[in-house]
Amino acid sequence: MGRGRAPCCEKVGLNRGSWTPEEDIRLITHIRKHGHGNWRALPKQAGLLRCGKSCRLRWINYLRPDIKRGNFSKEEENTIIKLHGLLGNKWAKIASCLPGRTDNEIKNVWNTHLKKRLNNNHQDPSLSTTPSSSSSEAAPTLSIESKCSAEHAEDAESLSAGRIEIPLEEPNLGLWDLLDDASLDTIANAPSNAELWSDVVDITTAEDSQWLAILEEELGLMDGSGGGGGGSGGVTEEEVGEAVRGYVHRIPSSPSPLHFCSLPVSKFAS
DNA sequence: AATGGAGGCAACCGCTGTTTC
DNA sequence: GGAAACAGCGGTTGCCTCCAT
Repeated sequence: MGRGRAPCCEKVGLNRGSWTPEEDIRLITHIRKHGHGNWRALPKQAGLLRCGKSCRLRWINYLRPDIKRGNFSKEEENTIIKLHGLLGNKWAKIASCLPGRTDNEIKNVWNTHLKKRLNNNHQDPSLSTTPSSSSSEAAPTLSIESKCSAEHAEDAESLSAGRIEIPLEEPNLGLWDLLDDASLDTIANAPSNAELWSDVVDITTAEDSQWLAILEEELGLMDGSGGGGGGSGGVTEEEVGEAVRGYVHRIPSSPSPLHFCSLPVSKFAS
């Protein structure tokens, strides 16, 4: 509260703006290997000229393996509308009820699509669950804890009228919490968590390690102590490029289950 | 085909809440 | 108990793409 905080990082000499594919891969590789215990220290450890905040944001909103890309379904949009009616602009809370969606993404969708739609359809009672339909920014009247409890969800007419399916047993433990608290290895070793992910494809561990090796070599991440990595013997330049390109589309979160994560291919065009 | 405007999205900024010393 | 450090959240902005003219 009002304690003048030191800036999260030295702002001089740090990259800003859009992330490059190389930065993305550095970040992914580092988190994959070491997790993200300390965001502040991560950029230095990963060799990134970014502040920890920026790395965290990039990972949370874009690079995380369980991100669900693509358009929001009708059900997801309805869920957002209804939850926003209850929670207000608590994007993180809303996001915790929509596995695979980020608070930033939901916020963007709300501001660009749903708010307008609600304005247009404000007469439609099925979409106006907010107690203050005239001002969507009004503070909610229910407590956060109660909003995500099964008890209140069942009681709330606005929710029961819809088809919101939210894991309610542990309102404060969402998918995000799982990911934040557990190391990637822990996640990888928890088969049940894999069920949370959709659009999962399998590749072999050999492939997994192969492209990782390629990436490391490509980016000069090999420190030598790792045994010099399988080297690119027999791997053509084209194949390396394809591996790097493919990596971003199927970011491995574990040795077995992989999740699609779409990074604009155009970024690799150059 | 070129240009301007609108919309969408990724990223940054500043504040708050929590944890640690 | 207080201060500092850190992570997280929400608001805002700027850039890029698409579409209409």
